[in-house]
Amino acid sequence: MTHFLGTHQNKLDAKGRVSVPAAFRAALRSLGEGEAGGGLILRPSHTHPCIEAWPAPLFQSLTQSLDRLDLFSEAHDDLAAALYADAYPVEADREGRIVLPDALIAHAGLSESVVFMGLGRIFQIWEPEAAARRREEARARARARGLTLPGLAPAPAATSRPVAEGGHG
Amino acid sequence: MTHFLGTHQNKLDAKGRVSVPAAFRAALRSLGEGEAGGGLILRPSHTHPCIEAWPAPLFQSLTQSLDRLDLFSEAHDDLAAALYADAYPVEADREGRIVLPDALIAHAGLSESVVFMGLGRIFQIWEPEAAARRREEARARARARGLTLPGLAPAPAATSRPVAEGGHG
DNA sequence: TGCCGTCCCATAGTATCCCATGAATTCCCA
DNA sequence: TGGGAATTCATGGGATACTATGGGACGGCA
Repeated sequence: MTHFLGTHQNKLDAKGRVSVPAAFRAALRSLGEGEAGGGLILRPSHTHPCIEAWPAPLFQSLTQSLDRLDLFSEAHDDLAAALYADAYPVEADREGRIVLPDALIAHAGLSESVVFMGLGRIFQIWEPEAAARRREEARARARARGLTLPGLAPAPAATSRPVAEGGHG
Repeated sequence: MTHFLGTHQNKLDAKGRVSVPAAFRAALRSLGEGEAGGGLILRPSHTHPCIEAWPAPLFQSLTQSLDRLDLFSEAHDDLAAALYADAYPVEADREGRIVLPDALIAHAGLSESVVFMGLGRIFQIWEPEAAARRREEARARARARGLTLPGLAPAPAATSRPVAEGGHG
């Protein structure tokens, strides 16, 4: 799997650890076969009460574009602050768990259970109920947006042949 | 067969497994000869109480446009959450069975028996009675609409045969 | 020296793989 | 064209591997 898919719920223990879902671990491994693949960059989402998790390689490619900016420009300054200042690199232990920084736990309002929400190239970590609300909202907004993806209209004209059972043709 | 046709009923066992109908398995194989072909993406239908099953290659082509979107845009956020967060990749075991995630079983209200409904390029998984109702409804609406398919307009007499069903309750 | 963070080990529960069986279908040959 | 044999399909169950989670030990820093 090259993408983070699905929603998975795990428990945050007293030490602030959570198991990264096995499916996500597999995706991470496939992203970077070396050691960087296991790495993650955690940062607070700017738009939602949740933690954004970036695979290290993807985050690096993101910052490369930033590195091309003039070091003394305002643009660089702002972007750098927005991107780096709140970012925490984490690494999974041998059991595949990561430790969530307190600041991020607070930002996402996490308690005992947390859910990992796959968003394709990245994933997010949510408080379970907030995550459910968010999915609901995203669905509504995506629909309002007109589902601007080619082919997303489910099940087109194929219904013209509803049943073809026991064909003796 | 390159399309999913017909309606097939199989049993969901205690472990949450179902056999994918052999005809659908053949279609899947022909879609992607490599490894991706055997893969399926399951997601809850947003419009019906059923599970939508997408062949992995088709789902990928669907998401390619999404992957080109700016990761920080609202559009990406909403669409990614709507598309990916409820999507579960599954792979058939050597007997051709897949495991349905609990969340999707709940969404579709599945119990002992499930129905696979071919919709051409994708298929759906239904609770049997709900599936029957759905076919009924689709049939009625299609008829009301005059079964107008683009390109099918100059309909010869043959198309007037709307349904050839072997009725079983 | 005490506290905190990290690493490592242990375990229960669960999911995955694999083999086995009955039934139905298809194919082949008479 | 009919009968028989070999496949294929759908389903059940057991063994194995893995995941998730808890707790303890070690080392670093204050």
